[in-house]
Amino acid sequence: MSDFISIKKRSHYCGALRASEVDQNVVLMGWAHRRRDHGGIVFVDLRDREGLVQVVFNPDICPEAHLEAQKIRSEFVLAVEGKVRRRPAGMENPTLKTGEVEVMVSELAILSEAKTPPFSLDADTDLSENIRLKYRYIDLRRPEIQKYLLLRNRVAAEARRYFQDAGFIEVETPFLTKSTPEGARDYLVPSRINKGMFYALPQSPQLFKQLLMISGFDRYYQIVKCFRDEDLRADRQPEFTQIDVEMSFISVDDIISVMEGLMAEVFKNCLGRDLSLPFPRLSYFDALDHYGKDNPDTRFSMEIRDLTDIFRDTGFEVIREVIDNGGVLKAILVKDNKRLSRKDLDGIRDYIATYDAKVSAWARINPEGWTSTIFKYLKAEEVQKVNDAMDAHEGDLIVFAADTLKTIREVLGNLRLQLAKKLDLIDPNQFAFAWITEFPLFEYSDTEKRYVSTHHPFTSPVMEDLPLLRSDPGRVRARAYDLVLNGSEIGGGSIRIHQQKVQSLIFQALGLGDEEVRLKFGYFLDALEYGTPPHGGIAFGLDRMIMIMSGAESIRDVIAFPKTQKATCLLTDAPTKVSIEQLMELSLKIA
RNA sequence: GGGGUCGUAGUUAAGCUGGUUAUAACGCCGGCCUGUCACGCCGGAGGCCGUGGGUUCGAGUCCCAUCGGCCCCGCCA
Repeated sequence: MSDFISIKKRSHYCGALRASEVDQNVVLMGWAHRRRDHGGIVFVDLRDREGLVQVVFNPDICPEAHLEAQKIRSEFVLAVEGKVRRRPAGMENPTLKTGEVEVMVSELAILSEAKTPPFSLDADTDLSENIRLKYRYIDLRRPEIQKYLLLRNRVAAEARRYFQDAGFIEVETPFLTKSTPEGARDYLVPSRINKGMFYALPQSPQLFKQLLMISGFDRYYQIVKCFRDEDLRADRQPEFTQIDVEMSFISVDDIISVMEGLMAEVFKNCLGRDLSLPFPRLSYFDALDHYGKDNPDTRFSMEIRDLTDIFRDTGFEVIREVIDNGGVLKAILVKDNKRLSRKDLDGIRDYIATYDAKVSAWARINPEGWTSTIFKYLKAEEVQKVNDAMDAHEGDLIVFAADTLKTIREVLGNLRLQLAKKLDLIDPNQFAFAWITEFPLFEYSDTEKRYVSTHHPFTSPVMEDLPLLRSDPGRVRARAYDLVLNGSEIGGGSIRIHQQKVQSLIFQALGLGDEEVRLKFGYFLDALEYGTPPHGGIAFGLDRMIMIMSGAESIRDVIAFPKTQKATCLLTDAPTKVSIEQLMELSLKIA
C-alpha cells in the first residue's frame, strides 16, 4: 500500500470533481471526513482543501477495497483510484458542489491512520478556543477556517500585483533592529556577541522605509510583520502584518488615490465588490464632533448633535453648572422609540453613569411634550429648540449627556454604537470607508505629563501651523490620514518631515533632549541631511482588513497560528523558560 | 495594573434552595445493515465536576485563593 504514492499521482482535488469528469479514471488523496458503512456498501466523504466528494466502496466492483474500507476512521489519510460516475437518479446531493457525481473505488490505500480527533470538524458545533488553538493544525482543516486563510492569500497576492504594476519595489527591512522611544513597548532580543545589548523587533519599518526614500527607491512597499508588546484585544495581536507603503515626490492626495485604487482592486478581485471612489473624507475634528470617535462607523447615521448653546442661560441648574464650567450638552436621536423598553432606557442611563457624566437623561417625544424626568425643569421654548435642533418628531427618543467635551464624545460615541447594534441599524454586508484627515500633530499625555505624537514623531506638520509649535502645540495640525472601514482603523499614514531642521523642532516640542535624540535617532537625522526627497506613506493592518472582509469575529481566525490574550501560543506552549546555559551565553539573569 | 465572564465525559452543554448511584446529545468501541450523505437499528465503555484550601453531618453547587480561555478599561507612535 505504501507503493501507491510512488506509482500513482493525484489527478484531481476531491472538491473539484464535477459532471464534466464523468467516466474518467481519477486518483484522489485526502482525509476521511465521514464514513457511512451500510455493511454491503460503504460511503466515505473524502476531503481536501477544495472540498468533499463521496467515494463508494462496493464489493461487486472491488471486494478487497470494500474490506479495507471497514478500517477507515475519521481523519485517516486515504488514496483512492476509481471511476467518476454520475450518481443514480434521485441520489444527487445538492448541498455538495460535487453532489452530482461519486467515485466508484477500484483501489484503496490507507496512507495514514489517525487518532480520533479531539473535536468534531463539523461547522455546527461551537468549540472553545483553548481546544481549537491547542490542536490548531486540526482546527485549520475546517473549511470555514481555511476560507479565511485562502482569502488572506488572495488579498496579499492581489496587493502585490497592484503595487508591482504601479512601479513599487518590495524591499525587506530588518527584524533585528534598534529600540525606539515613543510609541508601543518593544519586544527585545538579547545580543550574544554584544553582551548586555539588545535588539528590538520593529513596531513598524518606519525609519527604514524613509531611508529607502532617501536612497532613491521612490516607491516602496512590503507585506511585513510588525511587533508590539502591548495587551491584546479581539482585533490586536502582538505580531501582526502590515501592508507598508512609502512614496517620494507626492502629496496627500497622491497617496490617498493610490490607496483607494488598491482597495478598489482588492475588493473587486477578492470579493467581487465594487467600491465607489473616492472615499468620503472627514476631518479629525468633524469625526469627533459627529461620531465621538476618530474611527467612526459610517454605516449608519445617528450623529451626535450639540445643544450647549440652547442651554447656556437655562434655569435648569444642573445643566447650567456643567456649561458654566466649560462643559457641553450633546445628544443623539433614536427614531421609533417603541423599539426600546423602559428597561432599555434605564440601561442607557446606567451606561452613561459608568462614565460619571454629570448629566444623563432621555426623553420620549409625544404630542404633549416629552416623557422625561427633566421635562418639568425646562421651558417650553427650550424643549421646542431641542426638538428643532434634533429633528425630533413624535415617537422619537433623544438621549442627552452633559459633562466635559472629552467625556461626552466618549459616552455618546460608544452609546451610538451600542444602540445601533441593539436596534439592528448596521448592514453587515456594507463596506463603509472614510478617510480621517487633519489629525492634531500632538496629544497631551496625562501619564507622561508632556505632549506625545498622535501618529509618530516623523509626521510632517501643516507648514502654516509651525509658529504654533512653541505657543500652542496642541493646535498644530499634522499632514496625516487614517483609513477607517466600518468603524475600524485599517490604515494610517502621513507626509513625513524631510528637513532635518523641522525634525529637530519636533523632537524639541516632544521634550526629547538633544543627547537622547542623538542616541536614538542620530543616524536618521544625519541621513535627512544628505538629500531627502519630500515623501510620505501609509501602512495597512492586513489582519484587520481580512477580518472585516471575511466577517470573522476575531483577528485570531484570520491568523494561522495566533496568540491567546495572554500572548501565549497554546500549540507550542511559547513562551517558555530557557536553560541556564542559554541565559549565561547571553549574560542574562532572571530577577 | 483593573473590571467582567466562563471552566462538569473526547466535544458541546444541563445539573434548581447544598442531600441517594452526576444527566443529555454528538463522538468513541462492538454487532447488524447494498444507496447513504448529520445514514439507520441494537448493545457498551467513558468523570480528579480546572487546581488548592475552607465552611458543613454532607460541596459540581457556598466562601477564599490560584491557573487557564474569552470580552472590556488602561495601554496600543
